[in-house]
Amino acid sequence: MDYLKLLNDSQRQAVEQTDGPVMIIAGAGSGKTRVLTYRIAHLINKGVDPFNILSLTFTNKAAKEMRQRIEKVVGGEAKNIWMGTFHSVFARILRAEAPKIGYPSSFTIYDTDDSKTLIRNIVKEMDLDDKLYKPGMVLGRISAAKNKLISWQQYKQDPTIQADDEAALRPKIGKIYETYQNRCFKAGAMDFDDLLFNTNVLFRDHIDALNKYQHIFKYVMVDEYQDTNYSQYLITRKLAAKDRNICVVGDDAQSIYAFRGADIQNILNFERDYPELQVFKLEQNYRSTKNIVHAANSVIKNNKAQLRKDVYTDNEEGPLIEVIKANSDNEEGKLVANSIFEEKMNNHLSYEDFAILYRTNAQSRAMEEALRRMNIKYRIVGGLSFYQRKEIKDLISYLRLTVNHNDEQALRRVINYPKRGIGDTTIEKIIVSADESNHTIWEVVSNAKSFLTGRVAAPIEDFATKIKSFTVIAETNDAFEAAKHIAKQSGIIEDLYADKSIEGVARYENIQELLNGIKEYVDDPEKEDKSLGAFLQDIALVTDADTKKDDNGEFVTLMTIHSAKGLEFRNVFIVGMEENLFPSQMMLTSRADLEEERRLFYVAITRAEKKLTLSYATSRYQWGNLRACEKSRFIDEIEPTFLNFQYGEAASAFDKVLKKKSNLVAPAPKKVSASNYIPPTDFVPSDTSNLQAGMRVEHPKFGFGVVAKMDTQGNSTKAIIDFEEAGEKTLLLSFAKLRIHS
DNA sequence: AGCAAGCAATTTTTT
DNA sequence: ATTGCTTGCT
Repeated sequence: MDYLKLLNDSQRQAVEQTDGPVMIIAGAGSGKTRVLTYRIAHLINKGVDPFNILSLTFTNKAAKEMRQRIEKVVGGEAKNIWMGTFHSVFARILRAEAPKIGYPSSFTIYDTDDSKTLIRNIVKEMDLDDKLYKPGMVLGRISAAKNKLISWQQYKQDPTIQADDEAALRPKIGKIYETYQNRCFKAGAMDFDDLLFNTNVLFRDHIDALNKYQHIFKYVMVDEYQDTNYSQYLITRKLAAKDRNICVVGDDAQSIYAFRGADIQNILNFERDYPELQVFKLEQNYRSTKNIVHAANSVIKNNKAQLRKDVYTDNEEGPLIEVIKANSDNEEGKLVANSIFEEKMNNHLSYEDFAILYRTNAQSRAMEEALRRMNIKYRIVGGLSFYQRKEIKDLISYLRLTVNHNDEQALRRVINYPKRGIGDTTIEKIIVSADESNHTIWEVVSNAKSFLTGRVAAPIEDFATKIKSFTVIAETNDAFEAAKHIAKQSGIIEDLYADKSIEGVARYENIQELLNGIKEYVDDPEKEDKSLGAFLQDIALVTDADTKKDDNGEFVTLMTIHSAKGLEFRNVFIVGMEENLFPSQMMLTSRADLEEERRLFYVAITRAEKKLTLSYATSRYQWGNLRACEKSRFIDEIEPTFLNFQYGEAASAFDKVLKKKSNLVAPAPKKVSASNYIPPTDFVPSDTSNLQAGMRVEHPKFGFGVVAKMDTQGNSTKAIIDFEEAGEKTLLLSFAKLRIHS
């Protein structure tokens, strides 16, 4: 196969420049994946051993697809390439090297839920205000620090960080970070960020290990380079230091993960690190129509952050971009579903050609309802994944505990599930004993009689014995046999089987599905290690976006814009084009945030091949009550010549119907609640530091009210407010959004 | 210790 | 609207 003939000039140059540092700036739809795959194939054809190639992608799915495409060119050898996400590749390496840095090889990977629960526990144990130290927020701070390779020791010493935390009235975050890290270490657990952080530690403190992997990875490639963080940047720099054969591919216009620590600076660092760098620009878009490409360009032009390319296309002009206006989120769903149906019929398309993209997962519900009503089949990517369901997490926790007895989060979860009479008080006692006697929690649990008095000790030891017996089984059996045994002997199967409710049956079926999944894993000839430990590591890093569904039939795809990155669809609908939703309210505080939001919009637009539709609603339900909405500024940033506004007759007809309906029903709501109040869209909270009793205020949810009393305790100030409609509420000033009207 | 009812918070995006 | 958490009762 002569793949070089399938490439344009700049693409081919990028493929043929196999040695030395290379940066490929790839505009949206410019054939980036094609270049990457052929470049790797080219390396192999030139005689490079696939075992010496490391290719880092953003998702597991991207890795899988790329491997398949390379296989088509070079054959089975492609299996030997080191390919995967940063997290999965370095988890694999850490698994081999963990003892060097003091972790067991069987270390657990904590997911975000585990991390948050642990933080919640720590905050409680430290007697801190859980309103102030919210797990998500604290984890965010810790995560940001780790991505910059700031250890807890450095965190606590850094005056700037400390000043920031104190200014935010959260001075104890450093201490929480310390405790969190120690607890993870004792539990033999790493969170997502630790996988990268500890890889850096490994390469920093163990030159032999670094040398070994430098030697293995003679060629390093990084996709989506604009979305890497400092921690990732440093790993690649260290690995490539010896041979300097590193190739990164990225597009600054598509950087949408700054909130997670991604740093455009990495691109600049790259130029500095490798002065002999060769840069290739891919600027021709092969994916989209002229209208779509031009519209996207007109949007991104609004960003101050400078662009280095000029994306163009030779494709047809195509239809204009449709803009749909709806009166409510439900109507938006209806109009979109209708439009999909008509478009499919008129152009003889498949539902596979359509995607609905939204900013937040919560928006999927209205779309789903409308599609279901029209009998249009759909598939949701992302959202809560299979592995986040309670029953699945329960069984997984047993599996984790079997492999790693110190896994604190897993132990807490299942020590009393199914019920064995070990209550919260007892669990607290166990933790305290472990702390005081300097033993691990597992040591206390497995010798409960020497630590705890009374009859609580017996069931605890029984539990420990059971887990130990599971470990024996797991050591001599594959993951499937072990999991089957554990599911039965733990009592989970029995417990769920007893529940005959609809949800109970569904839970039971989910457990079966998990077991089937493990069976599939064990039967997969490409998986070398069939142990329970290997399986657990595999699933810890799998996202819902990666799990393949049984794709028998045609489905419309629904997902967030973030998960749509790297994908393309013939027809794309971007819904919820409203101020405070997209751009998100949280992103309006700084220019940098707004620009990231705009890049997100750019990514969304450029997913479309032939036709793009934008929609917005003038009102929308949020937290159970109605809010007024306003058209997104982003719509106005597209040059009007590319747009076709649809709200002529169709929408006004709906208006009439709605008005008529509301007159007929005269819906004076029965319950007088906060829901009558629709906040103005321009609501901006006032500075409340001087708030006093007697002042009149407005709250985005509760409406108007008068401050009855102020209550200051230590650092936190509460206001007791008498709302006209919602009644009396006590609000924490540091959080409440209030507008003062006096 | 275990359960049910009532209440508050939640929603930005993901490995 | 949903979910998990606290509270109070058995």
